[in-house]
Amino acid sequence: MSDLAVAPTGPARAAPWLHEIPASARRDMRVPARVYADEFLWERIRGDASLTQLMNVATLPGVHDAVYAMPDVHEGYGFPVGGVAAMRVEDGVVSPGGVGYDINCGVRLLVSELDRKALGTRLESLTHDLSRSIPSGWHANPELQLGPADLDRVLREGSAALVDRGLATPEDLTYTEAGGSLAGADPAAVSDRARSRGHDQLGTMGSGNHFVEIEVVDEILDAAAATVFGLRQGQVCVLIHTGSRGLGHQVCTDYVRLMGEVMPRYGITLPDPQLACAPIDSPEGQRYLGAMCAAANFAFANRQVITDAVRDAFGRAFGESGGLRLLYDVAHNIAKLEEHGGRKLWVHRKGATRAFGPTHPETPVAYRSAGQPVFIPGSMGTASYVLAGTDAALAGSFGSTCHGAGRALSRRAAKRAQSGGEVRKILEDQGIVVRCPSSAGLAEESPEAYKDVHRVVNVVEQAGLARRVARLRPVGVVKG
DNA sequence: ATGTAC
Repeated sequence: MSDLAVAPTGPARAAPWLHEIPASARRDMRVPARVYADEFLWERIRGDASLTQLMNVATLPGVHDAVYAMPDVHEGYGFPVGGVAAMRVEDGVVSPGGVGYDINCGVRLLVSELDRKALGTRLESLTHDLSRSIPSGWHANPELQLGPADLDRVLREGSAALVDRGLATPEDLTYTEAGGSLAGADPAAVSDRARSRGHDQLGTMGSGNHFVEIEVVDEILDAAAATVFGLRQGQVCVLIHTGSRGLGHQVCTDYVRLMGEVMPRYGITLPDPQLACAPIDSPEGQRYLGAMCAAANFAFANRQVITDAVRDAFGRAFGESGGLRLLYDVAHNIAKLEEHGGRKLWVHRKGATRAFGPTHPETPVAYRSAGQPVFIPGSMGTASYVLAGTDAALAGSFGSTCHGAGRALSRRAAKRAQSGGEVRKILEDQGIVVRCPSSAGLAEESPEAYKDVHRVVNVVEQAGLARRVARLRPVGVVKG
């Protein structure tokens, strides 16, 4: 797609960080495709498969206004990672590929009352304890095997199902997107195979780019917003990144297959079969949305059970839990029913984070003067960012921002570039404690395999899609 | 991302 010209009119002229492919660029596009990127990132994106994928998304029936790519965009299954598309409820479709295989992959940040100095010599043992007490990789959770009724409740209620078990507090729910509980969940739409893959995976981290990291607040970038979020320099935090594990993966597999089969019945033709979809108001569309919400609830609950394990580990290290408070939990792989410009839309965000501003009713009351918190994990061993959503993001990207640094090298290319042992040494030389049994996993997640998170975050800030609040620095890394 | 192939 390198032969495509950037549109000479519209936002592309007014804003150097926004590039527009007009709908007229291809016969099958219904709306323009807009990409947030600086010149450096745009030069890489404009010839990349992810841009073709974004233009493919712009052909979907009922797609509203425009489709967007964030500066961390890269190729995904059908729909690019870092993509946003809003589908009208009346005539739109829902596409499992537009949510991704890891339904409600997301990030939460726990904030302690401890200072870096209080960590002292306990960092090594605390990191080790986290790696022992949070199952990762292929491991199940031996302490939480859910029977059918218990699993049903988690699928229906998400984190709210955990309050009775003492694994969540009401305050945790307040500071989770959607209260950690999506109302549209339909446990009956989740297949037996998906249930059997998930029943022993609640409270497990998984592998790939999933992690639990001990962080220190390295720099405050917006003092007022940091105060609202309760963040101060030197403070110890824990960043948790995981999703719905095998359960969500199976839901995606099931519905990509089903929609691929029934699409001809609805007269839908696509440029890429990986974008398999069904009308929102069809039985298959409704069933997927019910299963997707159930898998999303499982993911909220998964991060909540891990939160309980982190609090226990801090308790063992410091005698009490260190006051670990949930700052916020936000999804970056999900479709949500939202109102934009008076219209009801199913907003697909895949590798994109909701970033509502101060005036949005879903922004927690305590954060109304700052905006909804957003967490941007950088590559392993580099910085992560706390951002605040803006009201301007509503018009600029259906209230969305980026989700991470974004892959620059494929997993295979990353393994060719560096060995796991080399990556481990680079991290340890920086004083970072690493617990990761998989050497190949370390190589795949090496900083070299990712774009520059600082550059990505600068783009979304310049574009007004989020404001930088604080930068975090990892001191303990736990991976699968 | 993922019992990395029903």
